[in-house]
Amino acid sequence: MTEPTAEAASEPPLPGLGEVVDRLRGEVGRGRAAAATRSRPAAAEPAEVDPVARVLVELPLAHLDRPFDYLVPAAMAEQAVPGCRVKVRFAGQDVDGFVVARAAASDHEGRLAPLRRVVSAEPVLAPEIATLSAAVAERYAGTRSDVLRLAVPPRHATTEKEPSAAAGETRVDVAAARAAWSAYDAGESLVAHLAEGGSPRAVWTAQPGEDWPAAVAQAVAATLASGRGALVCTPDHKDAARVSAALTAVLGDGQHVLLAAESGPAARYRDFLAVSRGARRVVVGTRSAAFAPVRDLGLVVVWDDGDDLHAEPRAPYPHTREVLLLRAQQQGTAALVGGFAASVEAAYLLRTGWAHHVSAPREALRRRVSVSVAGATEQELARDPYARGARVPTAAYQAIRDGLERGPVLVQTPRSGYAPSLACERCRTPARCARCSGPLRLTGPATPPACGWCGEAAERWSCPECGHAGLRAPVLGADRTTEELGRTFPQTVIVQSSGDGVRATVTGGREIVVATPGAEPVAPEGYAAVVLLDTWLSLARADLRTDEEALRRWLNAAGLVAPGGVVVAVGDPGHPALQALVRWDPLGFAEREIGERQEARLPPAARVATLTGTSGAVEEALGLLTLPSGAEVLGPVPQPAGPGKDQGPGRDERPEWRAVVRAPRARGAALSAALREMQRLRSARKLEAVRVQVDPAAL
DNA sequence: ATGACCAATTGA
DNA sequence: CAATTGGTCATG
Repeated sequence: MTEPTAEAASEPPLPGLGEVVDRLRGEVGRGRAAAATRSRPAAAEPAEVDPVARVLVELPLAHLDRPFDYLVPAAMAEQAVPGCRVKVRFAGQDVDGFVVARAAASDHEGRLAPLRRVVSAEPVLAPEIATLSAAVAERYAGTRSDVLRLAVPPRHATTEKEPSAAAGETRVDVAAARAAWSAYDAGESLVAHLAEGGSPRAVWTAQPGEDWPAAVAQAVAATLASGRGALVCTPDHKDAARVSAALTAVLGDGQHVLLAAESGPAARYRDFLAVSRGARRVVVGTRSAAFAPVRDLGLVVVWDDGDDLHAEPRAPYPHTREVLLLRAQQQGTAALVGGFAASVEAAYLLRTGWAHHVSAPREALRRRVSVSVAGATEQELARDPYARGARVPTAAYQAIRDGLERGPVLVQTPRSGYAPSLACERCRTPARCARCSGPLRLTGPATPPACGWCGEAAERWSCPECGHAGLRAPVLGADRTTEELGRTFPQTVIVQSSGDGVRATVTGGREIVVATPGAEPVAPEGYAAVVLLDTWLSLARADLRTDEEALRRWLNAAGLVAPGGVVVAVGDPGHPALQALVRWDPLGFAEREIGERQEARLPPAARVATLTGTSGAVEEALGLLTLPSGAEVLGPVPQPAGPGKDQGPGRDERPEWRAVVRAPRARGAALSAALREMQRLRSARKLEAVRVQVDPAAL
């Protein structure tokens, strides 16, 4: 292999052609000097074989988002391999790019400019990732260069010089892999199919108490047995670390990498290279791992795809599940969409027949967990508003007390803090900060109310509506729950995991663990009981996914129960989401939601996109948009001022407006294409930017 | 983005 | 009539 040094790459090589040498030196050294020599020297001697490099140039402009051809100087012939990083001259500037292909000739009419420099011969953009990035950009109406920024980690030159140690041999026990899935209908056949080199596609609803990282690791092992690699994406680092530990347990040391931004740039690039060079064939990680160039990919797994951490916050805002499904489609791999809950999108995969359902038989579920709801129904509350009763009803206390006889007990509470929102005691008007109108809250039992946005203490608050000076706390947070339970169970250790104090695991002793959704620690043998408080609060948000999201959070907490354990939810037993929890029927609930999404014409029954920007820019963008048939525009409407921002004077940030466009599911690709075309037009005309989000996480 | 080019508009 | 401004186009 040739040394990938940049110096060698830019060395002017040419025999005899003084002019050319001068020009190259000039460009390398001072840039302008060559302009003096007006004679048109031919570019540096081109490579003998495939002298044309097709380069994806890294530009933020939508209308330039396509490959451009460059001449490969003979001196760079060996290094300018497909997938490598290069610097090229584009419109008078030096810009970065990736070589996507080498070719014998170009379709371009004019003269080709030479590559300026091969940054490194390391092929960091695998062909299948180049293809994937195109599909992702298309689907999300964004640019490939934005997608590539997500897909290829920043270079770390020192790390690149080190070789990647090859993984040792691993022996896979296919029988053990099958056994890990034997609790599920179609589970063993899924694993057998993977081990034989097949590409099954499944939506997997995990049974309560499932050691899902172990099951995932076994599915990966089965895939390895067929000589193929695998890729697992989890919502957060905590889950990725669990899967990583399970992979080590099943495959042995050094068979996989955990790709995570948390590990820092050097380690991240080292692990990426280990994958890209084929030294590791199994990857687990969060969002960005979905683009990892695993060799001979055989299986993609996404865990808990309903978690909005899977939604990338950077343009073009792709969702891990969609990236992995596109990839499975393009590369013909197996796909596993797993979770305790089932997203509506996952239910759609089953409805269209794209995937099969892998689930435990109803009987087994009933034996495994007992779920009940404590609380008054909405009807009862309507008749008697005081029927709400205690925040922690007797049945829930009993579940905690009985649970503590057998092991740890998990108490999920939807909000962190102490009293995260306050209202007028008399007229129930939400209490707001006098200075910035942020929400008031309490941070502890003996602190004055303070603003959640600007922190200003509100010592003498009085209601702007009715003049009353008393406050009440309609919502209580994890701190307050911990305090209350401490009084009720004075002899018991209480651990809290929420906000910035998240714990990954607990010891498994007889303690109470208070946690906010997503921050639940894992207990080694599972929790004896799981109690879900204030379920009404999770259902109170005004969002399309409110019920789906609430159920997902409950199932994820309830899923941590030990086999044979007890789950008690405090809330309205008549609510469909709680009924789905009691029946442990995530898929049934998701299927029901499909119907509602169809009626409301919302994703995934429709494709929806938002256009955000200044009022004028959004209007203008809509004017340039050629909608496909059956599509419609809603809005634009002004966006409410965001939290956290200080509303100090002298700020000239113009308010943002947002329009929503939507099209029937079948016209989704056409809608994305229309939006992309609009962005191309806008960028060519240098118009003010408008942010386009296709199927945004929240509406 | 940057730069080139052309056409319409403005000012003396 | 020249200078300026604005829109369009190409960038390899």
